[in-house]
Amino acid sequence: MSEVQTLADKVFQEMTTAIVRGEIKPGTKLSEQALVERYGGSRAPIREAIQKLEARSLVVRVPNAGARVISLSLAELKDIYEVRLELESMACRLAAERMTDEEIAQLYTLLLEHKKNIKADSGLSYYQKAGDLDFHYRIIQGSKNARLQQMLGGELYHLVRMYRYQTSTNKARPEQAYTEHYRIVEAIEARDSELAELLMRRHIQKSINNLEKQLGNAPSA
Amino acid sequence: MSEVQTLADKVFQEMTTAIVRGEIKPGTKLSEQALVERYGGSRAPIREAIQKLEARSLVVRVPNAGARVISLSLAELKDIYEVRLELESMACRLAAERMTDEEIAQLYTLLLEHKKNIKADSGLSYYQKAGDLDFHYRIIQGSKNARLQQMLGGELYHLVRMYRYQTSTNKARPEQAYTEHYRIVEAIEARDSELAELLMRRHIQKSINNLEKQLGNAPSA
DNA sequence: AATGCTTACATTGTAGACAAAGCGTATGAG
DNA sequence: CTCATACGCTTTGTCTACAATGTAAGCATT
Repeated sequence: MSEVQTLADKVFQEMTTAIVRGEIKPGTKLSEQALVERYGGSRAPIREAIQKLEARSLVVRVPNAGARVISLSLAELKDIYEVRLELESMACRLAAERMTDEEIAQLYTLLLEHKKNIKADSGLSYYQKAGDLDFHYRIIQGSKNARLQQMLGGELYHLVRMYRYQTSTNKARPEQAYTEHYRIVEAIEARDSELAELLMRRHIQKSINNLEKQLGNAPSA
Repeated sequence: MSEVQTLADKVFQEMTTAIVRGEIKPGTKLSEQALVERYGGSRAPIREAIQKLEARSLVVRVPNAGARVISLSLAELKDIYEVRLELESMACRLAAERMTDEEIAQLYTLLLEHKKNIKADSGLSYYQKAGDLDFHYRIIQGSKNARLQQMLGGELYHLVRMYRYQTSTNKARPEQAYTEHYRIVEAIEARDSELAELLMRRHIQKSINNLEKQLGNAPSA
C-alpha cells in the first residue's frame, strides 16, 4: 500500500494513527518543536504533516497560534454521521448496480468468515469490528465512484474511527449486524438497488442509535 | 471574510481563482520556482499553498516529481456530479426541516430579484449564474449541517465551478431554472422535506443532463 | 540506427537560521 | 487590591542553503 514515501508522509501516517487511537487526545496543542523531537526530521516536513492532518479535519490550525487536535462537539459528531449515513446508503445503491458478480460472490465469502469468527469469539469485538470495516469498505469500493470512495474513505472514515476508539462502541451486536449484512448482500445480488440502499440506511441508523445511547443521549428527531 | 492572512493563504486564494477561471490550464506543471517568481515570497509559503490546493483536489502532487493542475476525465467529472447530486438533495431535505421561517422568507426575496434580472437581461447569463449559486448556497446553509456545508462548499464547489467556466454551461435556461427554484422553495415552506429533496434532485439532474449534452455525450444510464 | 547506460542539470525534499506575531508575567498606576 | 501596560520569551511564518531525487541529453555499445 505504501511505497516508501517522503518523511512528511511517514510522520503524517504515524500521527494519524496516534490521533485516531487517542494516544494524542482531542484538544491537545501540537507544538512543532515538540513534534520534531518526537518524530525526528526538521520543522519543514512536520509542518507538511500537520497540514495534511488539517486537510483531513483531524487537526485545526489557526494562523500564528498553532495547531490543535480536533475536539468534536456532539453536534459536529451528529453532522458527520448524518453525512456518512447518506453517502454510504448511496454507495450501497450504486454497488447494487455496478458490482460484478464476482465481487458479490466475494462478499458472500466474507460473510462466511464473519460467521465463523462470531462463533469462535462468541461475541468478542476485534474480529467483528475489523470485519465490519471490511464489509463496509467493499461496498464503498463497489460503488465504482472514486470521489465517493475518497470522501468516505479519506475524510469521514478517520473521524468515525476516532470516536469509535474513544467511546468503545465495539462489542456491539455482532449477530444482529451479521444478519443485516447478509440481507444487504442479498439485495445487491438481486440488483435491487433501492432495497439495498434502504437496508444499508437502516443498518447504519441502528449503529448511530447505538452510539447515541452510549453517549447518554436519547436519539434526537 | 478574509482577515489579512498569512502569505501562503493569499497565494492559495489567488491560485485558486486562477485555476478555477482556467487561467492556469488543467494539466499544467506547477514549478515552485516559477510560482515564486510569479507570486513573490519564497518556496515555503508557495509549497503550503500548493498543498492546500491539493487538499481541495485542484492539483495533484506526486512525490519528488512536482504538482500539476488537475485534469479530470469525463468519468471523474461524472463521479463528482453524482456525489453532488446526492449531497445537495440531502441538504434540501434538511433545509426543509431546519430553516427558520425568516430564512425561507429571504429565499422568496431572492427569487424576486432573480425574476427581475431575468427580465432585465432577457436571458443574459451573469446574474442568473451568480443567482443560481446564491440560491444553492442558501439551501446548503439551511441544512444546518456544518460538515455537509464544508464538503459541498469547500471541495466540490470549486471543481464544479472550474468546469462550468471551461464548458461555458452558462446561458442555460434561466426561466426554467427559476420555476424549479420556486417550486423548491414552496416545498420547503410547506416543510415537505421529501418533496423538497425530490425537486432538488430533479433540478440538478437536469443541469447535469444539460452539461452532458454540451460535452457531446448522451446521458448515460 | 537504435537501445541502454552514464553523467550533468533541474526540481523537489529537508534542514537550520532569521523575522514577526502571540502569550504570559511582572511591574506600576489607580 | 485590581487593572492596564510593557517587557521578554515562546511559537509560528518565512527565507536561504543543502541534500536527494527525477529528468534529459549525450555517449558508447550492439
